[in-house]
Amino acid sequence: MTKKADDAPGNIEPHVKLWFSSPRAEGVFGDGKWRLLQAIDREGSLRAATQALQISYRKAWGDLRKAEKFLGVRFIERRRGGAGGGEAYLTKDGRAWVAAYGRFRAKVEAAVEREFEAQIAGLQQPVPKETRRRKRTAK
Amino acid sequence: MTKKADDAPGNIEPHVKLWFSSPRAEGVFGDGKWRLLQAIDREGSLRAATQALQISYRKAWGDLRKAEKFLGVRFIERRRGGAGGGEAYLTKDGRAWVAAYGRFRAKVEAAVEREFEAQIAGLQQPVPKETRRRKRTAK
DNA sequence: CATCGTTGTGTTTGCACCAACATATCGTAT
DNA sequence: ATACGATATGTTGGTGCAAACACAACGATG
Repeated sequence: MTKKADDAPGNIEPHVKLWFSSPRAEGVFGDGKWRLLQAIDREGSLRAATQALQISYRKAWGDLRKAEKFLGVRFIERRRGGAGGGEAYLTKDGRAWVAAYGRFRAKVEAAVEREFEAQIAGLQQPVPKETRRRKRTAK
Repeated sequence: MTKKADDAPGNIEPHVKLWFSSPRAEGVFGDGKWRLLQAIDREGSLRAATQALQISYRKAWGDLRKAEKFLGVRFIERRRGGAGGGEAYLTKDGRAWVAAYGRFRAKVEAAVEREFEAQIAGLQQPVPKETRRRKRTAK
């Protein structure tokens, strides 16, 4: 129940975005692709994953292709046609990357929270002693 | 002289983007504003700072306004007119934020490097054998 | 062998963001 | 009192990326 002045000028929170780049391409892996792979693992198909994540199939497909191309890793195995029209599931490498990136991200996020408290939180005005902008004037 | 296969599909490096948000606005502070404040401190004016950083004055001005508004902090003191047309310099609060954010950023970046080595670097493929794309029945 | 749902891929539309432009205001120095 | 250079702010145009749209290929299964 944190219920402490939510509209004050202070009360900010840190955010972090992480991604990897190869010398030949920016953003070959990151939060988006990580979440996508997890969703594929859960849902059993790329299409279902994109629907679950509310992102466009077109982009997700392109992202995967890019990641696999520039990392030289096959993340998912795909099958067209067949029962259900097709499917997609994580390879062993895919699972390894998901797990490793999850650990990486968790550690970094922990550092963000910790250092935010240590370095930034102290700057927040404790009590801005009421905005001194007595602007008055009727009507 | 690190000369170890620079065009291989591996050899990726981590990137991080950090920013703070208030409940009422996204991105009220981050690397961009941090660099801007430093530049203002160095250059002595907002205009000179934007020229040094190669960013548009318009955007920098809007960014500063947004940050000061939603954080409730006065980062820079400005003076219009006068000798040289005007000037801008960091307030005490401004300097405190620059320093604190610098420490915050350095710590997080160190964690990124460390955890990248610990969690991700080991996944790199030695040689994934060239993408084999057999041309299909062309026309 | 027709159907169905998914993978795979090209094309177009929309939108968010930023650079660029335009102008007003300000205050000291001359 | 004029000029100058910087702050302050509205407006517009271009650009890149992502959503939306469209459609071909595939292959188990009935």
